[in-house]
Amino acid sequence: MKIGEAAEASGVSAKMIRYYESIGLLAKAARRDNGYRDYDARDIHDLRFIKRARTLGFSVEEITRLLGLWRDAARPSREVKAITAAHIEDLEARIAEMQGMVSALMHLASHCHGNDRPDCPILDELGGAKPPQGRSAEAGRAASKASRSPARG
Amino acid sequence: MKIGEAAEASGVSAKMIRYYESIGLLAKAARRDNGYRDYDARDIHDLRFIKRARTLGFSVEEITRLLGLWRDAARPSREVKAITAAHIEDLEARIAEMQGMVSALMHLASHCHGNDRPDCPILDELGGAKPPQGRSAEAGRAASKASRSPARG
DNA sequence: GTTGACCTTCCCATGATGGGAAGGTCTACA
DNA sequence: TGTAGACCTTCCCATCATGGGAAGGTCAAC
Repeated sequence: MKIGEAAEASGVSAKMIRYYESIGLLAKAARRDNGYRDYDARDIHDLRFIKRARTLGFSVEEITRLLGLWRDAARPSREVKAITAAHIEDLEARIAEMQGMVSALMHLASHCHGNDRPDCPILDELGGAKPPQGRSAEAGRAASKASRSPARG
Repeated sequence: MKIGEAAEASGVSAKMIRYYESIGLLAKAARRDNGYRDYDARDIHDLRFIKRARTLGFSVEEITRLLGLWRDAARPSREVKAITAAHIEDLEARIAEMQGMVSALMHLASHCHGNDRPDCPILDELGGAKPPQGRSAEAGRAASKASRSPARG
């Protein structure tokens, strides 16, 4: 199988297949005489594994470990579960952070008339105006990494 | 005010202040005779505005527009609200996506014993096994060539 | 006159992905 | 036999916001 067919069969783009190979997530593909990469059923399996794991939000680094465990017949399922639990925790933290943003934004937006006039509590908040009453700045201080979700492109 | 003080006063790192200037989000800072950037109260205001907007998850591109509206006394609040609404929608879409991942992962994890044994529904799912019926010998088979991957750790 | 805390610009890295150029290879078809 | 075009190859660039760090200038305190 050439890379285009492997891409088709796995749902992973040819570009990404080469990338995964380059970073060592995927074993180096066999080569034909003409230099083209050649894939077999096992490679397709790995690509599908990677694809599914990416869809579940696992990072490439986590997938490297999961794939290693998958190949290890003597793996303790404990390790798989630990990786998954950590990932869930990470997702939940990011969800909570974003939900804090949404709450704050909805609150502000609900008080903005959204008409021709310039007065707007959203800008008031951003500009640091004294808020009318209860401060609503609890949106979560770390905008740091709340934004990275994989399958969104 | 020098850049370090401006950073302190605004919560935006000196590195990011220079970056915001370089991409045009922030006006070019005044310079002292020695070449150092010099900031006044207005600059600090803008930096704080940016900081708050980042905390609410707005992208730099959105902040550019918000800051422009803030400076425009004749702005229609409609525009501010529209930017905010679009941002909320984006956040909600990402939250929903991640929540889907969490649901799937929790479901899988709840069926994983997490012990010394190798059988694990999480890997079964990633490996593409038929979900809850028989075939558990199938998954372990590939471990025969466990050492193929260069990626370790 | 040295130390050390600043400041400057410039380059590099991140993570996962896509775009695209320049050039090689193979197949189908006139 | 020639050629079109659908593939493949490698290499470089861009994203988005952020930090790290090098090499070198400036200034105040001791």
